[in-house]
Amino acid sequence: MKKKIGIKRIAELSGVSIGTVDRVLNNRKGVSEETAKHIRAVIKHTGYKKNNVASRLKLATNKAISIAVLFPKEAYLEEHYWHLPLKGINKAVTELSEMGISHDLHVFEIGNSRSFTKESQKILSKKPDAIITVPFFSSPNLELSKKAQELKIPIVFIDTKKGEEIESHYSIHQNSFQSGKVAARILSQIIRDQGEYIVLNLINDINSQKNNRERESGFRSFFETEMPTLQGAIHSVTVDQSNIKSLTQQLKPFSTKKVPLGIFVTNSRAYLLPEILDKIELKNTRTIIGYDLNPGNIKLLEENKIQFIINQQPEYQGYSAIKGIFKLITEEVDTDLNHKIPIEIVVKENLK
Amino acid sequence: MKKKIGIKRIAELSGVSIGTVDRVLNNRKGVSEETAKHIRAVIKHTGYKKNNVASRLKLATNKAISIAVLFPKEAYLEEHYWHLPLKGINKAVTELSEMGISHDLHVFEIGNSRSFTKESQKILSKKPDAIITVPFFSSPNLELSKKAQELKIPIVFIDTKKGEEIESHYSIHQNSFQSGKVAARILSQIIRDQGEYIVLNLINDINSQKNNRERESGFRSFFETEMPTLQGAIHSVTVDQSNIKSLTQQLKPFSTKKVPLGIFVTNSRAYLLPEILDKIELKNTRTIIGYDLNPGNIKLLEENKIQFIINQQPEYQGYSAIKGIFKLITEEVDTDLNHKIPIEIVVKENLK
DNA sequence: CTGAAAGCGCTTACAG
DNA sequence: CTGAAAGCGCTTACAG
Repeated sequence: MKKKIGIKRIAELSGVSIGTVDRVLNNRKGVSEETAKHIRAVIKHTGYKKNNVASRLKLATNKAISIAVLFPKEAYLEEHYWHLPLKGINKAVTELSEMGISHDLHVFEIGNSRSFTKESQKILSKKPDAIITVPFFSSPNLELSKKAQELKIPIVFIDTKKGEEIESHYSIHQNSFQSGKVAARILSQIIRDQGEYIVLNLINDINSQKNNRERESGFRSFFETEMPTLQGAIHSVTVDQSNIKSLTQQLKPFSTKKVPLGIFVTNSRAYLLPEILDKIELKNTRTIIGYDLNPGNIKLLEENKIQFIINQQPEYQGYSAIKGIFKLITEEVDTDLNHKIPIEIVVKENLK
Repeated sequence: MKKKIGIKRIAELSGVSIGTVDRVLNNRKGVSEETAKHIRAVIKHTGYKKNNVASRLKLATNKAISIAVLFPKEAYLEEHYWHLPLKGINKAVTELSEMGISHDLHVFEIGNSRSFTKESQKILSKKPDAIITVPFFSSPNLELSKKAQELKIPIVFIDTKKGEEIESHYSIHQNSFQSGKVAARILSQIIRDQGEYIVLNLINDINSQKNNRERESGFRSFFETEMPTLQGAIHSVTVDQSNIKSLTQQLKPFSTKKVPLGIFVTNSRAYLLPEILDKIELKNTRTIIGYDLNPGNIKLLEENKIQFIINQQPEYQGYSAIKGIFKLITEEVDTDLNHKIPIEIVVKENLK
């Protein structure tokens, strides 16, 4: 292995001081275009690559990379879904702490878009090096994106796809449509043409509905292409999740049919279902597949009352966001920031 | 955030030079027990933690961590399974290259234990900082483990569990028994008590049989506890994988039964099956679950001829081994090196 | 516009 | 057994 060339060697080869080389490398002003061009040529020719460890050693003390995180306030609660991406963020920050990185958490209320806007402004006024948030509110969100862009602050949205098409932001989430296809694949193996399928949309707020719909489209798309004859057997039920009565009523008819039932719950509330099914004495053989490893779903998975969960790996999403931002800032490479999270299938036996 | 205390501050507080602090921190000799004790007390009291970035900056140039990898020679072949852990290793080494780490690959022939021994010796004579290999041959393996231990070289086995119980080695693999249970969970959802189950052990060499057996035990254990009445419906077929004739003969009887068939292939050769089943005109509804995303299995997954694959994430195994070794050497923490790989369930729709 | 020097926190000879 | 100085590769004032 030949000796690694550093900034010193570049300076020698270019006939300038290392200070000047540094200026060119970091696009600082105060170098004549002529020398700059020459130095760039040398850098290119030698294939020089900055040593980030050395670079961060100096910067870690003076200029740690600061990342603002804007999450629902539930992130504070141990057992809550929003705590998980935060956990991943903490893990990545810890791993990179010696390289100089820090974050601070700002929270908003899920039902209150103004709390989001207010915290957004606080964050922007601090001019962090990057922002991680979730795309809950469409217009306050757009606002934040725009301002971040003006200030040249990279912004990463995790968990779900942003509704609006804005450029120059990053996004880490699972492909909802594709995850619906995975659910369909699994249920179709089990139910085949022997029973009925229910797509259950348990809605609560406006924001998540888009996600639900995409999951349902994916689910239906699977049957269209892979088992077109079964389309008549797929029923959609959309109910407010607090309206147990209506849900009960809509499910009742299936219990008289006595056919196997495959139920796809398009959000994280699958754990609401078994109790209701028992109450209406629906005795059909049933397979339930839902999303997210929240305590309710985990419990029912362990009790064999839910059979499959699709996991979005929220912890990994937070982790990836930090790692990706660090790479973006230190190496100017953003490949890790537009990143589809694998669709993980969980049964009782591979729950960790 | 209060100012981070470094070696300099420890030196001040202890009334010694930083050189002496360094000696204590790195357990180098040449410090009187008295001062050492005092310095250790100060270190403990202040909660000082070494800055690895600074440490590696110095060491990266002089003393890169050297890791010897001993793999089957198939690791060179792009499409082969053994290439995957190597890919993960390369990825991790690249990520850590600035911190000073390098590896070199040694290969052996799968059918030839002497080639393994020969390369082991070469590796040991170079005194690498760590070794990564696979536990294929029991006695040459034991030999290597022992010698590495004598030389205080950490050794990490990936892919399968070591047969022998040796202490002071590390192991990164999937829990075979548990993965069998996952396979059983999936097939049992599909076949229920309506059909028959076949556990197919396609054996080739002696080494892998242990793994197969554990997978089968896990599979059977699931039925014992979760669906005890079905145990009569589980059949084991063990055939040399090159003996297609015998395999054909043993499967033939199932085609006359006309019941749904759930087939669990305990190794990576599930791709051999569909063609044979077609040949003997086995028309039963069938579900096949096997291991590993090799090109054959991927192709048949895409063609709907295999339904489920359990992935051992070989790339991630290699990646984890390097990251874990780095952490062990730089931070003296080995938590990442005895590490169970998640049991990943793959269908056509979540193939990446 | 450019250079020389000090410094990031740790490690390594070298001197005593 | 202990200390003072140089150095890892890059960055930052400061001086010119």
